[in-house]
Amino acid sequence: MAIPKGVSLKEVADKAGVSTATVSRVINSKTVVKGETELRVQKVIKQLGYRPNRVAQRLRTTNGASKLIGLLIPDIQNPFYVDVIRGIEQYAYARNFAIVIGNFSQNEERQKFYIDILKSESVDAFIVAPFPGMNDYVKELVEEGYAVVCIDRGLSNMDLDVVKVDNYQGAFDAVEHLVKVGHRRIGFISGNMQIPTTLERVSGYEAALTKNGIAIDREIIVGRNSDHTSGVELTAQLLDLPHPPTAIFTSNNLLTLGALETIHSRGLKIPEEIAILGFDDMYWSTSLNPPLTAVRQSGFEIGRITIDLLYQRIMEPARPYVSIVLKTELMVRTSCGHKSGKMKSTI
Amino acid sequence: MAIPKGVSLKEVADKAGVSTATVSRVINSKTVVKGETELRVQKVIKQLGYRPNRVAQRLRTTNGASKLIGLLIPDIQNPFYVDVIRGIEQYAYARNFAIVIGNFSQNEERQKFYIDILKSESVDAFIVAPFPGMNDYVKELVEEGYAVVCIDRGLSNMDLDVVKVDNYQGAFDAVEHLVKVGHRRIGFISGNMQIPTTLERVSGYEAALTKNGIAIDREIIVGRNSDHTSGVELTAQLLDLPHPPTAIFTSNNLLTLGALETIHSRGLKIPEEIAILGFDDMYWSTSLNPPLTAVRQSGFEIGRITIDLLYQRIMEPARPYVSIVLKTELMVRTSCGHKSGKMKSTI
DNA sequence: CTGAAAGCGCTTACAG
DNA sequence: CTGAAAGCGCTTACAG
Repeated sequence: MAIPKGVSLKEVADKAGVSTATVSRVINSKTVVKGETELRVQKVIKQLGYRPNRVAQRLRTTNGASKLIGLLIPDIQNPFYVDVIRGIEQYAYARNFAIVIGNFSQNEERQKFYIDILKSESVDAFIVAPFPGMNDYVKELVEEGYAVVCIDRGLSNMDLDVVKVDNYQGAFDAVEHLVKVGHRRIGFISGNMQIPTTLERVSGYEAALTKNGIAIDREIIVGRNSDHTSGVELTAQLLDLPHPPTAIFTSNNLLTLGALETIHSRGLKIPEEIAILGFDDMYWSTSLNPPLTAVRQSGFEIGRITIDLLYQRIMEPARPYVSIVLKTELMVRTSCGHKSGKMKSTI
Repeated sequence: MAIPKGVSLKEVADKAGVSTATVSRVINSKTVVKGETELRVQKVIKQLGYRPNRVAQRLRTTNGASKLIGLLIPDIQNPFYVDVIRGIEQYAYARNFAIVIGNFSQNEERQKFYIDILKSESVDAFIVAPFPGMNDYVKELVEEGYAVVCIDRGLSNMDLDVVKVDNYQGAFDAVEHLVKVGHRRIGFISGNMQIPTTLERVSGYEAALTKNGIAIDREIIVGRNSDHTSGVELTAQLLDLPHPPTAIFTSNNLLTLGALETIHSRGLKIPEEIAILGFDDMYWSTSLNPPLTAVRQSGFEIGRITIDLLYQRIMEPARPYVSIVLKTELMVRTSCGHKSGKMKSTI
């Protein structure tokens, strides 16, 4: 299995009658090269179909020129993260960055494992949705000099560039909608309570209730993991209560899908017998029956902005940290009641 | 942004009082090292927390030791491929391979673009679902010495390791089921007809019809792209026919979701007014209303086997090519009629 | 069983 | 503006 290394810098240099240093210079175009020389080299590069070996470049450079980004995704089965990946990918490759991906399946050990591997791949940046318990580990990354941008949530132990959504407001709007449509007993399936994002959504939920004069009943706020199974089981638990909710607000995609499974398997009618509103919209929310009313956060946009931030961080390592908070959008369809249309969330 | 290169081989060698060659040997454990020496080196490695720099390793070696796999995914929004990715990832990292991913969004140019980038990343293997028109490009990869395994479909111009599913039989079983449940006018939304997988599914569809004495009506076999939008639009087209089908068989996930959108938006009852059966099962097929009857192909399993094949190919480049064809499973739920349970597809 | 040395394909001071 | 040379962190013949 002899994989050809392809045309090398040296071959280009020889053919163009210059030194490798010069060829390198025209490629990286940081230093000035005489127009005539440059043209000649460019021509040879084209002729030979030369493409720099990124591995060699990476080995040689120690700054942000390695052009490799490590992407740590909590759960690739969650359509929201798929959108984030798409956004990141599109804009990363456009900037000549490649992406190494690690899907850690909401598991702390695997997140560590991947970080270590990606380090030995000499990535020069990390994009990570930090898992509870990983605060110190991620902080270390920053201290070691990696560019890192957090998505979906930040770190509890330091400031950092983070791109997220206004979870509080998103949840608030959702619950207000439910109230407006007539519900007063609204269950909440919250997801993993260790994750800041979850807590923000809980706050939004509580605030909306309080504002509308509805008492908070801890019995109908249930949380375990942010996965499909939890959605299935916690919905059953809610429904089995002596005094069950008339509406359920689910804290993410996976939970929503799980909840729907339980609801349908019991033959309950949506929204007449039970209303449902989910955090996270999906491109196929309208393929559900009835179409799902959902809090939309644009993963694609988050991905785009993340690459932007990362790029700026690499270019100017000392720039102050920023936290970008995108607004959510409530997509009103028919799983909660009868109104239809969409309302922007307002802050 | 000075990213620390970490502890180097040299530092380990110095501290252990041996040459770098020896340390390298104990790491790669291909050649014999004296037990005592090995122990000493191991200890220092542990002490210093040494981890080999994979980039340097990659630059140096030219065979299958680069430990990097390029993964070319047609469409990461398709849950089937998400499962494939999960399978690949899990088993790749277990074998100490890292994955660079390129999601080319069913676009030929982007597939080429990614292949080129991944080459310059010195991957030693490619996993690819070849897009129509890419036959020669992929063949070249093989000729250049890369290990490549195809998923979902092979190449038309050469044999190769391929891991796929019995599409003919899967479609056949699906259509037979529809017939058994009472349908005789079954529409087919086929997806991209340039893709061999599509053609196999069309054959299965036609064979089942013919076997059951139903004439093939080209008017209700419609195909364009294998995406959501096509599903939405072609379903409308089918439904608008003077003599519309009573059942629709969709050729993949995305098409199914698109079809559902149209069906629900028209307020049609499933399965009474229109039955639907989809190729590709999803873990949330039971969250649909009614639960979807679907042809299940295990993406996760495909991923697992792919890594296996790749590994063997790297170890023994000259071994004969194999084509692994997995069976599908018809998951009978309630979107087609009243029977319930599941039947294995049989060949 | 082990070491000295070359080299993978680049980039980057250092001279000129 | 350009070249000669060192070196990134490894692995691998070649000797011994």
